[in-house]
Amino acid sequence: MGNEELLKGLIGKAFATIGIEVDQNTIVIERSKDPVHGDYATNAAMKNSRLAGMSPRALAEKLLPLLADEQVEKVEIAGPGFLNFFMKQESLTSIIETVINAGENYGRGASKGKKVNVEFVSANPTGDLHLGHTRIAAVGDSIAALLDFAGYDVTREFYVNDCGNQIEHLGHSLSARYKELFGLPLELSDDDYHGEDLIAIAKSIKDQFGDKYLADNKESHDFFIRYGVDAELAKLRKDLADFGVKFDVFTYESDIRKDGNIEKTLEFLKKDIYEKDGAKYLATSRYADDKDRPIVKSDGLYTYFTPDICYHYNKLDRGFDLLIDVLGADHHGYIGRLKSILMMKGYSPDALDVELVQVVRVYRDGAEVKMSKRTGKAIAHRDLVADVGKDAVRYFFVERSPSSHLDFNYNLALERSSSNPVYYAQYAHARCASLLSLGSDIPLDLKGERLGEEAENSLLKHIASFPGAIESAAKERAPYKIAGYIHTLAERIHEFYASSRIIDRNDIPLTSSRLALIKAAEITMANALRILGVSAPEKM
RNA sequence: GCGCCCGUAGCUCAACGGAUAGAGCAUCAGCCUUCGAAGCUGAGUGCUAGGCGUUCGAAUCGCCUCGGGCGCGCCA
Repeated sequence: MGNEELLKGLIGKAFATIGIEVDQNTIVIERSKDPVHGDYATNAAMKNSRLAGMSPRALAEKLLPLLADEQVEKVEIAGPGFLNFFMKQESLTSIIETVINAGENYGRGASKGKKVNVEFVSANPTGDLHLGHTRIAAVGDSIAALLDFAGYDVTREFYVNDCGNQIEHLGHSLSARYKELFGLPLELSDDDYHGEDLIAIAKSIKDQFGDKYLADNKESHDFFIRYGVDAELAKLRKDLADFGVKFDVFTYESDIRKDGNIEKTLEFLKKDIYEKDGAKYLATSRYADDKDRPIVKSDGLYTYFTPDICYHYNKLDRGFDLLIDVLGADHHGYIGRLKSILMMKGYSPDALDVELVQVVRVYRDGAEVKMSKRTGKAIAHRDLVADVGKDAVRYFFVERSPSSHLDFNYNLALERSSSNPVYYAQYAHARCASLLSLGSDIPLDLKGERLGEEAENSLLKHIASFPGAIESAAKERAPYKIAGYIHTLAERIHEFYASSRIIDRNDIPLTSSRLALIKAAEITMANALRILGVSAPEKM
């Protein structure tokens, strides 16, 4: 049991003793920023003063004598009614053994017994990823990793839009490029894809199949679509894999549409469907939307939304307790209708969580960069990752709350100094590894018996707060909080390093204690970086 | 017009309703004969857009005003 749980229990019992019912989950323990305020503090006396019918300080006075524990050195009342806890040294150092024994599982939450589906990126397989996708990929993968680490059973999913107009254009463009290889004139309409990447794909078709698909018939038509989607999707998967993002499941829209699924779904929804002007509308405004949405156009075709209904039902039918969609912020108008269809199926609207990710702007040499110099088009995901490296992009793209705009500083990301937070954190890890290697002949003192200086305790407390940081970041689906945690951890490691000599051959017991602390810090840093998909190097 | 997000230091952003509102960038001044200076220490900047409420206590919650971004299609 960590100190924070211990104190919660203690406070809960103290309230019970003086006859006040307080839900233990509402008791908040925070780590004091200023050592004058002890190691931990709670505002419980202030929060419950009205319930108790006395002033915050008076309530604190009553609780104070009930808060004795062998782990607690002393408790003080301060300010408007804070209770400040000063812990015994052993209660702080005991975290070292916990961390080292748990290793890469330190911070992992107990199984929640809940299945979560995180769907993200789902880029159309018609071209390359752009920076909006990059941020969604970084955020989505980190949310998935965070929830996994917090104890959820997580599935990462990519929805492949392999139907519709843009896919027809892809097939047609690929066919045109293929014909071009046989000396026929290139016939591309304005809506077709003019990118030259299709030429390479066309070549591979020619090499494999010769002139088999030159005739304009259904077989050729279907072939080019199929082949094009597969080839484009393979490129997307490669780019994402290079970015450290792997999906567990790819679901194809064409499969969702099979076997009359859409018709069955519309039948299921018929009480909320009505006709207007020859089109069919779904009455989402009866649930959580501000207006009704067309699902069948007057020409008989489905709108984009219609297969999406089936797709979300498909996810629910697979037994997920929670669906998370990570979408671009311009999709916020979409949330209401999605929650509505969940409600129509009898689910809580909270069974779907839509995380919106704002756009990215790239700055270089102080000016915004809109286009890639090389291609003249929007900067591609692949180029950015190649230029500044996976680690920097992954870190910077989740560093801020996804709901706020992100300004990506090209120059900063390339910098190898403390001003670059990625290097700052990775360097802290490498420093730990280096120290442990230098002192590899010295046994670690898991009890940390010689520790107690301010920089040591400050680091110990931050390490001990890691499981709590995971839990709350997971609850908020906020990987950017892990970035914040990492930064502080790096800071505490560097401060510790600077404040005392870790390896002292003249005092082996002290060195043993300090190296054990360094080991615990290294483990914690690696575990935190892993959630963001950033590597934890031994050497740099 | 309606809806969503937002307004905090010169810039980019933090801050479960809590103590003196914090980080990074940029600026300035120190610290390497010793474990990695890719580091550390110190300096300064704020009517938290504005107003009125709610309460022990508000950047945070509610209402209003102002200012920005986005969405509001028988597009996807």
